[in-house]
Amino acid sequence: MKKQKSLIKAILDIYRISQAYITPRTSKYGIGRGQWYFLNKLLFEEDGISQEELSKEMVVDSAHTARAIKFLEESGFVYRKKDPNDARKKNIYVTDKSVEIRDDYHGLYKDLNKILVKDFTSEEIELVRSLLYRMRDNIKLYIENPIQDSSEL
Amino acid sequence: MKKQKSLIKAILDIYRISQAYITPRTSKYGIGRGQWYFLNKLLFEEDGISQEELSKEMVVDSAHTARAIKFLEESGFVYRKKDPNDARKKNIYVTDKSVEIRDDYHGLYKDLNKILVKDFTSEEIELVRSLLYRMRDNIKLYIENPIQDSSEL
DNA sequence: TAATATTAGTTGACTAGTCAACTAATATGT
DNA sequence: ACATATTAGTTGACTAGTCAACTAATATTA
Repeated sequence: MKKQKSLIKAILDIYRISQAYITPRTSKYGIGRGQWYFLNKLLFEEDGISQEELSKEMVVDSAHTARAIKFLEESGFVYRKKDPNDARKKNIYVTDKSVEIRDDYHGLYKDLNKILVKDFTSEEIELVRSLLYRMRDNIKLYIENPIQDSSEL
Repeated sequence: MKKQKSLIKAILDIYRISQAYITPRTSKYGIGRGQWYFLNKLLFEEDGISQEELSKEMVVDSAHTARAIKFLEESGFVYRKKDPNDARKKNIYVTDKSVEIRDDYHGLYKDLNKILVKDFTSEEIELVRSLLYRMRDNIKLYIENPIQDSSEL
């Protein structure tokens, strides 16, 4: 019996419980738990990027991105425009409808964040953020470079 | 445009990339990405618990647990036994087939863990573990006590 | 230029996970 | 005891997400 609680277990739990937090709060806009993070990315980080770039950023399969963006387009939250320099690419932009809910949407993330780091000092918040992104980069790098094997660990 | 990278984004990414790491490694046993964490729990933390307890521990819907355990049972990794004190409950136990793969299975998690915390000091590892479990407890408590509202944040 | 390889996106088939409705068993309150 | 409420588990219908096969466009190389 292993006593040490695993890091991946905590990640799994936070992921699922956070989904349960977010889903009812975005569903009032008709946005499901498979779409909210795309709109979040487009609203608060960058829009005008292609589906392929979006898939890489969100670390999801491009098939899922295609369907999620199609849904968001049909619901009027985003529109797609062919890239003038590359006819394969479809760049995605947020619509006025999305901009209208931006503040409310942003509040949702701030609230979730506050719940997650309840009773954390500001040092602890910055620490966990930096450690989490290091973990993310570590596993991402590993997956993208399958040359490595476990003997190198 | 928000510049501060969100905690939940890191969690989402680590979750998905870790799934991509684990899935091909458990599929050699015929175990899919929806089942490995149940077997992990049963092998290394506790077996003999009911599906309901398992669902709560894993923070997944009991319907998913029912199907995942049914699959693991049909594949010979676990068996279910009616609780002698409560005919509603079905307690789940690992089989010899599971015990046989235990070490290999454990190595998989140790390897994933090592990848995640590559270049971390042992202090950083313990720190992120403790901060993650505090985050988990915070969001879990919030979800389980819907009395609270965002004004209390 | 033509042949080939790579990239962006879509679709179909599949697994993962949720939600709601249900059955059966237990607990509770009278 | 009986009526009611709660708990454990199952099933059906649905959404989320992956993988493989495909089309079309671009890049590469001869």
